[in-house]
Amino acid sequence: MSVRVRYAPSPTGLQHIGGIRTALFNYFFAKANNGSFILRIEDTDQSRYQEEALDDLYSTLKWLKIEWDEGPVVGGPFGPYKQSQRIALYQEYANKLVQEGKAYRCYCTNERLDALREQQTKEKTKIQGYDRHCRSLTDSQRTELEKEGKEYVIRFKIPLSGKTTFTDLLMGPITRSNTDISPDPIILKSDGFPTYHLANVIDDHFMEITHIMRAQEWIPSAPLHLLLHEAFGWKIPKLCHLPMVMGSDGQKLSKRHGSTAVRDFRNEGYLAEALLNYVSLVGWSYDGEREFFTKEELKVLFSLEKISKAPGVFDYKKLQWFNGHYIRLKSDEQLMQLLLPYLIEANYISKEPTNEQLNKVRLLIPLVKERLKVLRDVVAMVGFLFEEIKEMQASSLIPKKMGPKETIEVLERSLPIISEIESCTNEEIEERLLKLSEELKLKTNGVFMPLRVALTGSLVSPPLLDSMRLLGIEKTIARIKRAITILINEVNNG
RNA sequence: GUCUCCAUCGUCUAGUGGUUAGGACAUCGGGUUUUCAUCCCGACAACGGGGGUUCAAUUCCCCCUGGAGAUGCCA
Repeated sequence: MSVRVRYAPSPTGLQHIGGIRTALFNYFFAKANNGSFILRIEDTDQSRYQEEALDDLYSTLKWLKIEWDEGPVVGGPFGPYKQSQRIALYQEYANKLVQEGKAYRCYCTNERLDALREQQTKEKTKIQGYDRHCRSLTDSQRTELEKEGKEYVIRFKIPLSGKTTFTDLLMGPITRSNTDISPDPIILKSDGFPTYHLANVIDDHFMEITHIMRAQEWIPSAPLHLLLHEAFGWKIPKLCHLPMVMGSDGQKLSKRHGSTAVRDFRNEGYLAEALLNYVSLVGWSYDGEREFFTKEELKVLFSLEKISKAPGVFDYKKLQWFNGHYIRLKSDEQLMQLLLPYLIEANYISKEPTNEQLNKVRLLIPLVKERLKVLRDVVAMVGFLFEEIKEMQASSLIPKKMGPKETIEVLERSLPIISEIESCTNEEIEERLLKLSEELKLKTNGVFMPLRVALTGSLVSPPLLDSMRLLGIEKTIARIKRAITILINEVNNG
C-alpha cells in the first residue's frame, strides 16, 4: 500500500515555524516514498476560526512551493477536506459509539466542571479531570434529562483498567496506563462539532492515511486515538511523533522568542529556499556533514531514520547565514527583482520604476549582494543614494587618532581628485588617493574613512568609489563640502 | 501534583563497545579588502551525575538530576 500522509493545520492563526516544519517533513516523506501528501483543514473550533489564517496557509505553502496531492482547492477522492464540511460524518460515528455503549452523553454544565477542576487543583487530587459523573447515569435519569432538553456532549469511555501501548516509529514502544488517560474525553461538543480527537481519527481512517507524522506534543493523546480506532474496529496508522521546535530558552517556540510566523520571515526578506533548507535541518540531518539541500533533493533524500528524538532550538543566526548564502546564489537580475519591492516600499523608487531608476538599481546590485543577510537590509544599505543624510556628527567624520583640522585637509585635498572621477577609472582615483595619504603621512583609512562618512553618513557602506559614481559627481562633491562645513563649525565652536 | 517523552560543543548535529569524539552556525584570532561584508586559514568548545554489564563504555541496563510536553466543550 502506498504511503499517504497529511498536514492538518487548524486555521486559528498564521502559519508558524513549527507547523511548517511538520508540513515539510510530511511532504518530503511522502515524496521520498512515492506517496501522497494530503492537506486537511481542521476547522472544528468555531470560536477560534480565522478567515485570514486560511489565506495565510495557502499563500505560505505556495511561497514554499509545497503542492498538495489532495485537499482543499485541488480536491481528491476522499473529500471534502475541510472538517467543517464533514460534521454529519462525525456525528454519525459518535452516535454509533453511544449506541454500542462505548461512549455516552454527558449533561454536566460548565459551572460544574469548573468547580470540579478548581477543587482538584486545590486539593491536589491524584486524578485530575472529569469525574465520570454521567457515565453511570441510570436509564431513567437519562430519559429525564432528555425530556428537560438539556444540552449534552458525547464522551468516550476510557477503559477503567489496563494499559494502551503503541509503537512510535521514532520513539519505539510507548505505554500509558488507561487510568492515566484523560478520563472520558469529549469527542462531540454541545454545538455538534467534533473535538480534534474524533475528527482526526475518523478522517485519518476514511482518508486512508498510512503514517501520522505530527509534533511530539501529541504523544500523550496518542493512546486515546488508538482506543478510538479500536472502538471503531479500524486499523491503526503508523505513528511518528516529531521532535518539537524550541526557542532559545528551551521552551516551545513562540512569539516572545522573535518572529515565528512564516509571513514575517518572508516580509523581512528571507528566501523560501533558505527557510525551507534550514527548517528541514531542525530535527533532521542527512549525514551530519552536508547541509545545503534544495527542495527537490529533499524530496529524494529525506528519511525517517535520520529524524532526531530530542527537541531542537530554532537558531535565527543560522537561518540568516543560510539566507545570505542563497542570496549570493541569485543572479544580479534575479536579486534585483527580489529587491525592488523593498526599494519601492522605502520610497526610493516609484511604484512603476522608470528605466533610469532601474538602471541605477541594476548597478548597485553587485555592491550589496555580498552584504545582505535579508533582503530588507538593502534599504539601510543604499539609503544614502536616494535621500539626504539626516544627521551627520563631526565626531563620526574624524577617524581615530586624527583631529578635525587634519580631516578638513583630507577632504579638501580629495575634492579635486574626486572631481575627475568621471574621466578616470577606479584604479586611477584610488592610486591618487593613496598618494595623498602618503603625502599627509596618514594611514589609508585616514583618507577613505572621512570620505565614506561624508558620502554615506555611515562607517560601513558599499565600496566607496562605486558609491560615488552611483550618487553622481554633483551630489558627491556637495556632500563632501557639507562635511567640510560641519568640521569647520566644529573647529570654531570647540 | 500526576503521566509521558527526551539528554554529544553556547546552538543544530555526526558517530562508535576500543575514534586525536567529526561537521556547521555563533564566538574569538589571522589573511585578502579603502570600511563593512564575502572568501580563505586557525583557535576555543561537548559525551549531565552515580551505579552496574564488560578486558573495555559516550555507546548497553538501572537510578538520580535536568529539560520538555500533556493533563480544555484548543488543536
